[in-house]
Amino acid sequence: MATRFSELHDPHPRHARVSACRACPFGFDCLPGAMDDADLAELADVIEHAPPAHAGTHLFRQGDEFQYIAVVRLGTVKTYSVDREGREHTLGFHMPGDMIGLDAIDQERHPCSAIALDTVMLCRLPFRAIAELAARRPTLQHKLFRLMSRDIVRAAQLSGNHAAEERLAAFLLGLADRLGARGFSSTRCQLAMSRMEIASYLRLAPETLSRLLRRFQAEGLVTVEGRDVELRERARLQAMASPLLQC
Amino acid sequence: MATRFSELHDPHPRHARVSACRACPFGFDCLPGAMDDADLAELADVIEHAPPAHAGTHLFRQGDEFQYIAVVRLGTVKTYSVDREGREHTLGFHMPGDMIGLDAIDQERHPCSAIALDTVMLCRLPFRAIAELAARRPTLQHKLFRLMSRDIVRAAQLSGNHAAEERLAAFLLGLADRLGARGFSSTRCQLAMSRMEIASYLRLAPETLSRLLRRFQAEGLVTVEGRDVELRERARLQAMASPLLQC
DNA sequence: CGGAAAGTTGAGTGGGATCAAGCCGCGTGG
DNA sequence: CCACGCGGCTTGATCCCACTCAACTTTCCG
Repeated sequence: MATRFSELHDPHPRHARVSACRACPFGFDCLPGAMDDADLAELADVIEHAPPAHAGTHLFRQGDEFQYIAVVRLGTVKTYSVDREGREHTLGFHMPGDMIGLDAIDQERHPCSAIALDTVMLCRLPFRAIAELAARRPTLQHKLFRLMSRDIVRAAQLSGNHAAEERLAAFLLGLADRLGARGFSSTRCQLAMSRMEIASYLRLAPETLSRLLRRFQAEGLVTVEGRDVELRERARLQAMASPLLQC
Repeated sequence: MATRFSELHDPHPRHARVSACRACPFGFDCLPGAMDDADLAELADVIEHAPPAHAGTHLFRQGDEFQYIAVVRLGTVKTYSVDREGREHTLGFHMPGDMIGLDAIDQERHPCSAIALDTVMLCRLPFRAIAELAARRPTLQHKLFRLMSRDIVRAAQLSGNHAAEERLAAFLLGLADRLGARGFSSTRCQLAMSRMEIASYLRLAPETLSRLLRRFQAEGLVTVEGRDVELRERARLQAMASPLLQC
């Protein structure tokens, strides 16, 4: 049976990696090897463990003062912004190991809101403390630079001019790969987000997404049943998504 | 007569700001006040001044090894990526003071190419040296974090689901504001980029862009003649672009 | 159960793409 | 000097993908 990835606990009970805090089964953003034990020991002093947030709870809101970088420990977080017309734009979905809030450094205010899609646990890293620590720890500083750099690339990829089916294929594969990197199945999962949220992320109307998914299923690319998704033909999906890659 | 912004020289001959190098009339990305003289003195030791590049010259190419962050000193640079279908996606236009290459930190390869749209002068900042310097200079480190954060926000704004006319209005205003911040006219300019490049940036067909510009002109919003653009009704343009703001 | 929200499906529309000429500025060479 | 060609840009005609509107079904929760 499909597993709702956001409800799973540590998939690596036996080979737990060194991580930012004992409760995090993953390193920051799943980048391996860039953080050493000494960094982690010092990080432990400034990390705050936020209480669990249940689905629908805001972790921060657009316009809030920026104080913390957050690392998802458990669950799935959606970031989104609301424009002046009141339309919501989904910016991303974040799973354990992902950092959120890096976009708030410049203005010292969050340019987007973050909401828990299911039960979410977070670490909060006070930015001042992290920056100060990064100055003393080159590996940590470099890690932060890399994470921010990565966010730039990701946002740029999303902003490209690609057909709906290309974006959907890339989304499904990206999701699966990220799950795979976290030790879950990279072919089957249960989505934490609604159709509307996916549609908004992909710049599609919900109806269009529904039809696209149906077509993908008819073509044997995926099996979709509600929020359960199974990738059946990775190769063909990759072929569809390829225009989006090598950006 | 309209002034081609990219061919202008220092617009602040009398009140030249402290800047990263004597030849740069602007600080990094025009962020004021975040760099002190001591930082600049140390920066001067690692900065390399690249020879002028004329229009059409590549400053780096997608896939190139990442070594330098570049700061535009003069002229206009376009960054773009080519996907596997061979389609070109314009990522941004960069003018004096702008930093390029921050997206290459993560993979240590440039995810995009950069090309001079006219005569371009660059500073190159060896990333290793800058990172090392940033560790000793909190204001520099913070500046780098802010610049990267800003790039994330910008890319995210571009990736939003907005109508063509909203994106065009935002583009024109953004361009004008950036020129204004650099001391040029914020109502009249001569574009350094072609229609095709603008269209690619805005995810439009060149034909659609042409028609849109024509419509804007018919409505009295702008005056367009070839590459000369004049903003005539800032307020209405802002109203059109507003859905895109407050992201 | 019942009501509301989410999701799907169908019909029709429209915004922007595509295809195809034509125009214009400009450099080149006869 | 003009003829020519080329590329950038515009304009027109047509097409199609994705949106909108509307109805229906399913799921979720109280």
